Amino acid sequence: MVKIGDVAAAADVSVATVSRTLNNNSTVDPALAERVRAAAESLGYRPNAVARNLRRRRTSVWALVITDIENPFYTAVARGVEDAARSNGYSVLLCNSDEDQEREARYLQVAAGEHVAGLILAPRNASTDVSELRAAGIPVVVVDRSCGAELDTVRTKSSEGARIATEHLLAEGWRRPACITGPADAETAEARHAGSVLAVDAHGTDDLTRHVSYDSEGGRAAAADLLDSDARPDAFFVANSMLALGVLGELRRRALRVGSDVGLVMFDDAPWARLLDPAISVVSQSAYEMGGRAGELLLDRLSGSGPAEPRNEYLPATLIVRESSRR
Amino acid sequence: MVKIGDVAAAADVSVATVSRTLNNNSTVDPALAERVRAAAESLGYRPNAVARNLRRRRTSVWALVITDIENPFYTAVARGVEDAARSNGYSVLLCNSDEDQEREARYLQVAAGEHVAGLILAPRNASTDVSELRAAGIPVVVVDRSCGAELDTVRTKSSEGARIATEHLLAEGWRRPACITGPADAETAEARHAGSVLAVDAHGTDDLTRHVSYDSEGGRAAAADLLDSDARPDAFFVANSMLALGVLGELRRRALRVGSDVGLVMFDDAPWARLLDPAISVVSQSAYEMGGRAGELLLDRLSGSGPAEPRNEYLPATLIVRESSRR
DNA sequence: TTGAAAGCGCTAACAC
DNA sequence: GTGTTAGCGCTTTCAA
Repeated sequence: MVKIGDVAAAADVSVATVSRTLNNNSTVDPALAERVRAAAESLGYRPNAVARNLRRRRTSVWALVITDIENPFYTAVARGVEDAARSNGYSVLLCNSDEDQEREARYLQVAAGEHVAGLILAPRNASTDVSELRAAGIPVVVVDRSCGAELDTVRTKSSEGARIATEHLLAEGWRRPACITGPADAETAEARHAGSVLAVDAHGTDDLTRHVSYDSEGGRAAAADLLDSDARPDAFFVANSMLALGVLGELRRRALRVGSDVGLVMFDDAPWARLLDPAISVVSQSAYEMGGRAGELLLDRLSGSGPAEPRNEYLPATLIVRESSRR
Repeated sequence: MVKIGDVAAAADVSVATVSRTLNNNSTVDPALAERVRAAAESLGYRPNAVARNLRRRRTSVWALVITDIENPFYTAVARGVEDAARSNGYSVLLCNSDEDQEREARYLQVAAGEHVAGLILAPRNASTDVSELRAAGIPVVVVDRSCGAELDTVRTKSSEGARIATEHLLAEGWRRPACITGPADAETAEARHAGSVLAVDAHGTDDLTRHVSYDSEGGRAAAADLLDSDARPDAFFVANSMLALGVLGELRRRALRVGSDVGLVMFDDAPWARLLDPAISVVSQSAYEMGGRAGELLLDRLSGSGPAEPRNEYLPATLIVRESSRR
């Protein structure tokens, strides 16, 4: 391994000069700078980022803590974050918490220990503890859900999206829409439930809700349970695309045709939604943009710009009516 | 920030003893160890991983360089890698190259500079240069595609999968299957093309192939082009699920029904494949397992176990016949 | 403008 | 079994 001293010797200057030129800091004599660059080049010198990080007491990596990269929503968020990071010289550490409080806590510790420059977090719930990060001076921005602490947050207008979707179902003439949503203590799950209930209440129909884990098996089980119950729904508002995968599978198994036998709207405009026949009506949220925006907020904190008080932003949720919600 | 010296002072021992107990290295007197732990706990001590990394001259992070985390295949690979990493005390740095040679090279440099413990790479093509990593003693394992260098590699039997899928199409009575695949210089694209051609040649029909970028727009364009051409195909073998999204969209736009008007098999068992009506026949590959296996190979290198020569492994590609390929 | 030198916080010889 | 101490490779005062 060739180190800074080797370059200095080859260029016949001090290590300080090498450091300065390579970081194009203060003014270095152009002639010397040229010698340094040539020496570095010919020796194949690569600065050791670990040493630099230690000395500078900061790194150029962000940690991204989400529940599951296989959830297409978070996949897009991650891509948005990564693009923002890369174009500003940062790399991103990917952490899947799997909605597991303990694993999430461990990742937060790792992030603190690694002295990441910043952290973007989709917290398990409001009880997620980021105090250690804060104490270490590591800025954190929250996405998708919110966190107890006073932090920059960017979310989708989940409740509103759910309300509009359910109202739409009702307006189309479906009489008994059910809400299939995530765990009651997951903020998005509850917000979408609340929005849906708002519409249902206004309409004077029953609240048919199932809270299940945010995956396709959860969706399948909820759909089966609802369809076998006495209070059988005739339409579904499904709180995300993974749940919908299970719901649609179960409907298909029962030969129930969406858009005629039952109505359906799901949250998240998955790429396959318009491919199904009938095409699935969705509430679309801007996942990639959410990641990008979180990156921007983080950059603001990193550069010290931005307001003192935490920013709380909402991205729109847009109903896209296709066929599955029509009668 | 509380550091190791503070803990040592509080426990009235030397920093060496603190280090030893916290790394449960050599034997430390249980009583002292207890004092150290108590002190560390009460001071809220968190070891500085950066300092440790510098001193140990190795880190506990892996870099994962793929083309695009939004490609569901790589999403699953990433999850497999992350799980393997986490359960062995490593974190993973996520790098999207977007099939861009230059961006890939930059990420390899970052990985080298950060002194990652190891790297898992889906290379742009065989010309990807990992010599700097090798020189730095960083083990790299290659996934999905291969790399010029002599490296551990884990791939899917792409060619065989493609051949079987195309043979199946032919056996079902489709007369003119076309192959829609990725860029000619992407190894998987070429392997799947080659496999498909093998079947087509044996059957004595024309080779109808389109090389396009590995995304849904590429698939859409290729399908449109083929359907408008003089040599109109009556079936499609599509080399991955992102391409298939575009192909299926185009078919739908033209009101062409899969499984009756045209036959179709796609590579990758996307979660939505069985939801379409008719359900899509697929060649399934084990993406999650590929990531996990890559992790295992990397761990072997890291621990020095494993054979001296590079391992070259293939995971099976399995045809799952559903409805889209039937007449 | 340049160089000497003091650390960043930790681990691992080495000595006791 | 425990402590002292010399670095890991770099950046950054501080002097010159």
